[in-house]
Amino acid sequence: MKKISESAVRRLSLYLRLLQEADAAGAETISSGQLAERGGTTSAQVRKDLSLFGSFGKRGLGYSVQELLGRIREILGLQKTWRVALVGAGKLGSALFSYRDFEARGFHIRAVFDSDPRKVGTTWGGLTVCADEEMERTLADEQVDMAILAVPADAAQQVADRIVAAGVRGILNFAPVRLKVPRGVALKNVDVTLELEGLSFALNPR
Amino acid sequence: MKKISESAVRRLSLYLRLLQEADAAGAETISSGQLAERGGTTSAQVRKDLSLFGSFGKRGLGYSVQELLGRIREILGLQKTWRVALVGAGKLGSALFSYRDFEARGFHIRAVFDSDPRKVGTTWGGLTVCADEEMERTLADEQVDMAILAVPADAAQQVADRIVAAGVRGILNFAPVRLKVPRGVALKNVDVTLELEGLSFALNPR
DNA sequence: TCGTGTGAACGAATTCACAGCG
DNA sequence: CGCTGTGAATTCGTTCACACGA
Repeated sequence: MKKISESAVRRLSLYLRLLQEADAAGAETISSGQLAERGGTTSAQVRKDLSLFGSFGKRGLGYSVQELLGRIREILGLQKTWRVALVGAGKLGSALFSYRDFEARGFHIRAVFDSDPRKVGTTWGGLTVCADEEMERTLADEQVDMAILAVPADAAQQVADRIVAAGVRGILNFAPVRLKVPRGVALKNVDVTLELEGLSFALNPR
Repeated sequence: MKKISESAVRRLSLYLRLLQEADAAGAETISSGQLAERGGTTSAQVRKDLSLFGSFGKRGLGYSVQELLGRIREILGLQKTWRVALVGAGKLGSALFSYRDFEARGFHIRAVFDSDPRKVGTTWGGLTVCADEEMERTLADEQVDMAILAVPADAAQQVADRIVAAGVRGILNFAPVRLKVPRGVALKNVDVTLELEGLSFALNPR
């Protein structure tokens, strides 16, 4: 199979959201041009992206919203419910936990961990915050697929090593560090400072 | 001047962080190879990135950590203190507000807004949460340069329009929508669902 | 000698442009 | 006619490889 660029995957995710909106608005069918306009790309880009995975459209007509929704879900692996752990129950962890949109999209939080004894044992929406030490066992028991890391920068690599050793294959890292993970482990970073600095660069007169 | 790619700017941000770490560890000098290794790129990439802005290194020696720190700060526009507004005082807004690392890096939060009357008037670390309606005035009074949008998806575009009209030139958007902003306004998006879907794609057997 | 700075080569991603089908 | 699907052309970003200076 062809190599799929990361940006193509991001755009597919975006198309998925646009399709859901179109669906909610009652659209039966949508063209690459419409998707492009709403997504801030070009129609050629949309068609190229989709053609990496097959021919889903009808010439002269566009794409069936329903069918394309299904296809993209399939491509992205969103039919299954992913089992997610949240590591770090601080302010950010709490904000992420209560962002219930994840659930709606098939990312089910099965466990929350924290190293602070005062947080351990408290209940978050039906889930008990586990101690650090139970991480390995719980990750295995719950068959966690991916983890969201919302821990301080200086703990992030250690935690990452442990969850990878426990069999977790995907990490979404919010700590401002560049984690080292073995090949075969998928890693995404969300780095707010970096984004702000990007804005700074853009606004900086040059 | 040459065109600078977004990825180059992201890497500069990253180098900046690596340099701060090297500095904290007492390094006087650093080579492109060392930066590359710690940043997960190649030495050629590091040199190309830096050479977009000048010749900062010494052949046979590497770069002076101090000097390069200064240069990159200058390039990214981080000498000045940026005036930032936080729009949306929910869980996420609160998490972002209390992430005091921003201050340390020159992003100073001057105002917090929320539409919930129960939040308006409460004090956050010496800052009073302002009502929605005061946004225009306060943004101008405080000469806000950039805004962090942590509002629900369905409010995001409206809010964006208002803050742009009020003269804000940069937006960091956390809502899962593709905002339309006029040319000349810098926009960055943080979209957690999209990142999770990226992980889903990567982990999905194909 | 070592590591930078950079043109040249390469590869990846986007855009063009059009044939073909509904 | 309208819109897809796709090779070809182009643009953009990365990697190579080496001359040069400290």
